[in-house]
Amino acid sequence: MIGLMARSSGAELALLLLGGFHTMVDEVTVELAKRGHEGVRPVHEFALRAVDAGADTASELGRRLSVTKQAAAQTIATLEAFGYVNREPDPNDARRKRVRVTPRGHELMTIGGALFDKVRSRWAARIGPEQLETLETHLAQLTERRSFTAEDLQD
Amino acid sequence: MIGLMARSSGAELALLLLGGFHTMVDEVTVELAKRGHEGVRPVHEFALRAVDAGADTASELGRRLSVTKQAAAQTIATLEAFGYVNREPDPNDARRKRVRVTPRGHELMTIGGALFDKVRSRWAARIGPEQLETLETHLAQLTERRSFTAEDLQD
DNA sequence: AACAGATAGACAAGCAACTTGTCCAACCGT
DNA sequence: ACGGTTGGACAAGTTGCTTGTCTATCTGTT
Repeated sequence: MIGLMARSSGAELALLLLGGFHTMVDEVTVELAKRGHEGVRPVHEFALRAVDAGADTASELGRRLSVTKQAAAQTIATLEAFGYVNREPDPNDARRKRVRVTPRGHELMTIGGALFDKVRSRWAARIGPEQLETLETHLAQLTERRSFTAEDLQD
Repeated sequence: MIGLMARSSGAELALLLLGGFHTMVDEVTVELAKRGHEGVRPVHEFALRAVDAGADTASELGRRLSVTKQAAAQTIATLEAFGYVNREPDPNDARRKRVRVTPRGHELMTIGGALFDKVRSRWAARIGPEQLETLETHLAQLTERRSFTAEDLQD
């Protein structure tokens, strides 16, 4: 059966990883919309988190997310239009625009984080907290040289 | 430190999953290009596998990948242009076009599968074969009601 | 046999999130 | 003062999806 010959446990693993990701983000996205944050997509959530974690220029965000600085700038523009960040000139470097997370952006991250944590808690209840931590540890080991990309966060 | 307040272990888990996925597919995509399969993106590989596993119409592929039948049809058109599938009328249902994987498509899946398996083997060597199987079992449990989507396979 | 509803697919247009290309201003090291 | 690098703006293009609309075909019912 030629179909079976094409089976690949490696390809199936890739799909399991992707499925896991989308199981989480789809639920969070739907729920965020219900909580007054319509139109938020995974790339917004994760870009916002990266900004808040220190990637506060378009160039830096691009590096952090492994996309071009133009793509990062576009995401920042969208976040600004939504009211989640604002931009202001860097007093020490006139080339730069500093990106700041607004209170509304913090609200988004707080609600979003709680939603992600809720999904994670259900997963911990399902397979055991220690098993989940082991899964996370393993994934961290296996991906440790990779930065995450917004391109990967495509809806 | 407000940055730390926004930390979410659930959001970090989502990124670990995505990072794992892209660690695998990026390496496979690069290597496939070296082996004469340029321009192949993850959506192509996984759509081809779904066709080969039985989703041999655009409507069926759309269901299998959780995208619209139009999106599936566009992917099939791309696969056909690349020479990985061909389409022919269904003798029993004039509405339908049956999608067949070509020998070149089988070659892509064979090479791609081996590449995915190679990455998986390295991961097994890294964390232990039984640990990897446990990780896979857990992910399968946690995502079992979800079908994987080509939208998720965005490059 | 006729008909209504469902399904498959084609086509067009639009959207989101990226890319490349180009350009200019500002900074830094020599 | 100058050359190289960096940050960002802008435009245009690409990819992979979406929605909307339409037609042909199939199926079940009457």
